[in-house]
Amino acid sequence: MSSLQFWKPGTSAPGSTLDRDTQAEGSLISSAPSYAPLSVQSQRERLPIYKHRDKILYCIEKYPVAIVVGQTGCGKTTQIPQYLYEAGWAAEGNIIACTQPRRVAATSVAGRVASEVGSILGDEVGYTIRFEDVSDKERTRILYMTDGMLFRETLVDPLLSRYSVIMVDEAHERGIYTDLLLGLLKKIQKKRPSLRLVISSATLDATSFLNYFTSSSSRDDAIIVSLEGRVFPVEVAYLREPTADYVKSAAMTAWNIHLQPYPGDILIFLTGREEIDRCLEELSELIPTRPKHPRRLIPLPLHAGLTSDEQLRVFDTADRDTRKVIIATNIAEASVTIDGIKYVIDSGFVKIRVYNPRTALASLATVPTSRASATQRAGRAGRTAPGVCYRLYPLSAYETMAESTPAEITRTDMTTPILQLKALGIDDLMKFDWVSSPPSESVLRALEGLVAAGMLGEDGRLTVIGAQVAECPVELGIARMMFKSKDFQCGEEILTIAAMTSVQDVFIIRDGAPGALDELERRKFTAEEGDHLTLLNGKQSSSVQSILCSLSPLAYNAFVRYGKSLSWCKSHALSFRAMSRAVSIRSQLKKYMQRFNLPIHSCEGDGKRLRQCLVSGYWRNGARWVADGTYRSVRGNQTLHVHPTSVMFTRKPRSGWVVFHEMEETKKTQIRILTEIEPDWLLEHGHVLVDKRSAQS
DNA sequence: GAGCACTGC
Repeated sequence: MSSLQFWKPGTSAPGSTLDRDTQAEGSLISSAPSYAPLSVQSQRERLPIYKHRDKILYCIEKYPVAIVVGQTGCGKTTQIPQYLYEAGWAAEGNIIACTQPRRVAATSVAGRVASEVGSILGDEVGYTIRFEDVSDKERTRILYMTDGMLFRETLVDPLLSRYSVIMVDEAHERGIYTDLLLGLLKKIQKKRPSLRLVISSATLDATSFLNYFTSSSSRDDAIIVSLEGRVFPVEVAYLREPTADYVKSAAMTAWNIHLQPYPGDILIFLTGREEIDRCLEELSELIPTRPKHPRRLIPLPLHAGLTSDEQLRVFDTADRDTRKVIIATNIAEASVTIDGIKYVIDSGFVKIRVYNPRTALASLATVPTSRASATQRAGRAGRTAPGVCYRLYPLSAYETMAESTPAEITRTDMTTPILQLKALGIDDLMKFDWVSSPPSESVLRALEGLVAAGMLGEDGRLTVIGAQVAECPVELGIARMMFKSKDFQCGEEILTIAAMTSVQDVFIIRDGAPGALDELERRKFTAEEGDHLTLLNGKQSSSVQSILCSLSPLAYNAFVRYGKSLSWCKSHALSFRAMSRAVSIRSQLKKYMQRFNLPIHSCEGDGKRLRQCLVSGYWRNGARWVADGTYRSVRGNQTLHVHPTSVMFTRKPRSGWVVFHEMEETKKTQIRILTEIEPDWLLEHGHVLVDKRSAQS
């Protein structure tokens, strides 16, 4: 059956039939919406948000917390800080801050606002993200920054005293740093009542933020300021019956839209690369069936695994007689905004990372989206003109969806965040006023791990090393290696490994035949001892052997030696973006080591010392090889499978033992980035946790 | 013998 029937709620008629054979009947709900052509409104005063200007300013003046509700694109991010600036909130050296969950948002918005204000970026208007501070200590009045960056600033200035107003944008996304920041800001405001908070959120979550910021005794703590809805309406249609294969249905729906005589690009939401590839195949089977169709359909994949060049293709303006259909992951829901999308096709599913504190396992689960997320996806069709969203599920399924996606803090490892809170002097975590509490199991487990690692004493108070590690922007185990590298004289190499394990998607393996070549490139750098290090017999190199970090065939040192070049990366299946980022991270971490007076020596090719140092960070991640080629975890005796990208995938460790960087549950429990070790080291360089257990047995 | 949602410091 090739027919997909959609209907629009609120109409008694069954709506339209999206059928490749019967589309000529033309009752498609997307047919010719009538709207006036847009005139370009460049004047700020003519933005829809402008008429709310006085109301916004009044509420911020009168209420400690203003929760601003407005759809993406209404101008709140660019305009509200400017209104505040004009109203004098940045007088006397004060700064108006606006936090963003993503780096791109912080940089691009700052650029736009700087030009609206008529200033050079980095002067009156600036931004701060990791590795980039484009602001002026004296002159910057409006500062855009990532929320993680402002959270970190509280370690240095606990009252955030430079700021008169802090606007937390996209708070409804509920990223972990947004949540942590909101908790801190509520606390700061008690000590510094003059600080004003603006929380920007989507409709559904506004009341939960209002409740969070409202005390039982007062109604004047917080207020919701509602800005007008979106500029362009988006019609929503649901499938009448559930579909067994939403990938195929998505392709068919896109094709049926394409057969309509109306222009506009299409955006499809699927969950991952595999589905995107399959959807591309389904579409390519449909495309030749109408070779003489006046308009050409151009399918474009969009997911984080693509190179930036490939990602940028979705922004190419299509020719007049073509139509783009962008097949994307959740990256297009908020991170990447494409104008000109008129039709959205929503599978209704998303992949999210879930953390199980009991087993310390992270897994990727495909789950139904939330209603808030479905609304956000639909909104992507109405950015520049009215649009239509086809949901590949029935209205009844929509009604069973959760209102919003659970906050990240409820499904993530809390070890690092809790160490940071401890460093801020927040000792009683059970009393901390969370926007959403992390599961108590997750807090307890984090505390236990921090005590075992020597970051907290048995009394739960921060140790000297704990205070220093809290400042380092790396995972706990990696930080521990950095500190222990003093004993093993291998700081140089540990820095590289710390940087390389902090970046993802170092390797770019293409689809099909080229992918096999990429694999070959990757294998060229294989190291005997495993993924973390490869000893390279370099003749001309000043040290006899150079360390290569081989998540892959990409070696950090080789990258540096070949002039950090893009073409070198391309020919070795490496991501230039990821490698360049590793270079930045390494230099940042180096500064931390210098500040803590940690020597940065090279182990001069002594892989044993280096691997012992690795054990001091990965002491909880030991595993033993068993005859069927799998491993058993030291903790929990779980069956572990080696990830296919590991150089240990094909070989047995001589000692029979490894440590690994991370463990993730897919269809099986897999371990990534492993290195062979001697089992004794786990006892010697591991920690109290291991010692205690062996003492008991 | 086989796999990769997305951010952030």
